[in-house]
Amino acid sequence: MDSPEIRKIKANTTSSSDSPPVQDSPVFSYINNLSPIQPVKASHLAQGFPGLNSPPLVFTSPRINSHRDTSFLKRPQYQPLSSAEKRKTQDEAKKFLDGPVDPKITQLHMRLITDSQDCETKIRVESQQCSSSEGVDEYLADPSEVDCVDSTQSASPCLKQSNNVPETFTGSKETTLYDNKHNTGTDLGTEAKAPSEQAKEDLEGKQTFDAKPVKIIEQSDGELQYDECPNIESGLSVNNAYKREYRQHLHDQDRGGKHEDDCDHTPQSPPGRLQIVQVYENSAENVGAISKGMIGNMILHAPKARSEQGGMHRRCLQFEEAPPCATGKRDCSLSSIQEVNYSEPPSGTGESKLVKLSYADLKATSKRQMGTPLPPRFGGNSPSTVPKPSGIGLHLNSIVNAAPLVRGTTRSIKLADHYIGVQVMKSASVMSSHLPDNVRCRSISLNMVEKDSAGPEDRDESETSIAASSAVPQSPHTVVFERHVPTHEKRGFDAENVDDYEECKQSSPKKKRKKTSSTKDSDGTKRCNCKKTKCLKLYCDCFAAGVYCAESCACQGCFNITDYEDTVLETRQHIESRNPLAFAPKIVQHEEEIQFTPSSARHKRGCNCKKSMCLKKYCECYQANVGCSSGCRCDGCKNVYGRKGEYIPIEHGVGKDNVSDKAGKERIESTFDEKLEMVATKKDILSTELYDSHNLTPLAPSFQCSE
DNA sequence: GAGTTTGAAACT
DNA sequence: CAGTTTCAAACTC
Repeated sequence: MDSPEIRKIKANTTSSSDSPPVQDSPVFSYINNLSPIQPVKASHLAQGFPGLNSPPLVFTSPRINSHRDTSFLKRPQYQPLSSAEKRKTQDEAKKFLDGPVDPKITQLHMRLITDSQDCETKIRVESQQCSSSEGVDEYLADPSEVDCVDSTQSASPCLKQSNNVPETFTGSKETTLYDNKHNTGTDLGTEAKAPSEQAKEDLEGKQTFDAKPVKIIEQSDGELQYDECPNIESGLSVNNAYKREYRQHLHDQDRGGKHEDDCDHTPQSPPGRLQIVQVYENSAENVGAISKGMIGNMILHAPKARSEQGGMHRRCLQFEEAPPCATGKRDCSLSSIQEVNYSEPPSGTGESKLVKLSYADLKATSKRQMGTPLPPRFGGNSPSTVPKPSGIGLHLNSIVNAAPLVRGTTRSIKLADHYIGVQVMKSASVMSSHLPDNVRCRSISLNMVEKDSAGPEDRDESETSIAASSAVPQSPHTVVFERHVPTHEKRGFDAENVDDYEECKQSSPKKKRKKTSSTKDSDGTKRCNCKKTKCLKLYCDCFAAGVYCAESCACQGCFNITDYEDTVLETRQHIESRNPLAFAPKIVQHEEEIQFTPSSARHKRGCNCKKSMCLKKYCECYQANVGCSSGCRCDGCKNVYGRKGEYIPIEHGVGKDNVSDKAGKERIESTFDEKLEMVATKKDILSTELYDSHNLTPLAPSFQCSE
């Protein structure tokens, strides 16, 4: 009664790691005899894909072959180096934190972040695979490419850990959300008993909040098992090395014109997002190959393989993501994770799922997708400040219209994932090829949500992430570090540029863009030149402005980068603990005089100039183009924007007729300056507004209304 | 580009 | 809170 495939699957699910290889099993031999299909190798993963309609392609996928290809596994050039060094540098950063920060915790946290991106990466890979013109079936048939949770082929370090407990995985089937929901008689769902949704919620809730990564395993009897990934640190330590190695591998192969078989299928699988980078380059055609027919295939053949991925999918999304920037100066901003709760379409079970997304990521993504520079501000207390997601759930339901999915898309969620992934990549293909891979990947998450709700029928390439991010509620009390430099200006994250973390760290300022006399980029964003503070003190303009250092910064030993997001945030908190207004906007504007804008703006703390007479940029007031105020302690103030204690609103200042005396002339001059400044400032404001409207980002904190 | 000046930030 | 030191930007040559 069972088809050979089913039997094969069953054989797989009942085998244990202690058992002889599946290939040696009687069942497998039997299957081999029956089927003309030559399995490349009896990967349990392939077995995890029981689709009766699976084309032979499934079994002959070169991907599977490549999976076995360990030619690029030599990791000589990368070695333990990166993680060790990173740890070291992180320790260094800790020295800058005299606050009550537990270095261990931080370090672990960072590693967790690093790990999470691997997992998330995998998710993206699966999306990418869907878009591949190779066909969905192949992809589906080779879950190893995406299955972070696989017990024997795990690419994720934490999952590798799980190999230490093979019993846990043996004979078990890892569950996914959609797995149970979309079980049909044609897939493995008939074999897997759907556990109670509540049980899943419980377990996954644990995943969500536990520090340790966990995996949910559905035993063959339908029972859920919760398993922690032990010793995640060790696994993570080497992971970055793998990443870079793999990136190099991709790069090398890329140059050789090979794409299809690049995907990592090895146990030391490098991050899939690297693969996605690669695919992006061809995404246009890949996407073009996607048709509803293919989607249909996905429906038909997305059984267990997908379900196994799904568990990881979810798990990975629950991690904070902090993709390691090969350059050290990461291109993406991420402060933390937004927990996203999106509901299944009406056609589904109604179960609500939790996915964690980084709002900053989303925002960054949207900005990139807009093809406009990312504003460097994280906003201080700006009203437009993006909130630092602190575990507050972001209900995408409130963002997206819950358009019903068409009946028949029974696997809507997962299918949508695929489809969305494709769409996103298509969008991404239009974007700059220099977009960091992690950003592209993140956009999948976002688009996934929105497009999910949009339904498969009317999905388009709209940049939904923009709407989503713009819809995120913002808190004026939270601050978030954002990326500093426009994506296109930063070093790309393509495979060509991925393996230069060390280089970046070690590069001298000379290697960076030649420093000019100005501390601003051509686009007006600040850049620093810190040498001793590692950009973790207010001496650093970038840090003080609440932005990550840019690629164009000439700082040395910079920690003000997304790689050290935690360090940055901790340092920031420490500074704020001493001075809550340390990151508050320095320039405030009196509300009642806002119509006269520039002239009414003042430096909040005032300056303390002694020699410059507030006529040079040493003076913070002057530098901010605002006049000095009574709060200033300057000596001999001659601030052209307004001297201390003599601020007079423009319209009250002078008239044509009262310029008879010297004071009046001086005032006129002063007012003229102010008017000039006002014009200039209005222009700046306008440009800022435009900038923000394009990028949906916070305004610069340097010019805000006071409370 | 090197050296100096300056004032904010950090420290004591 | 005041004095001192450190720091990086601004400035000068």
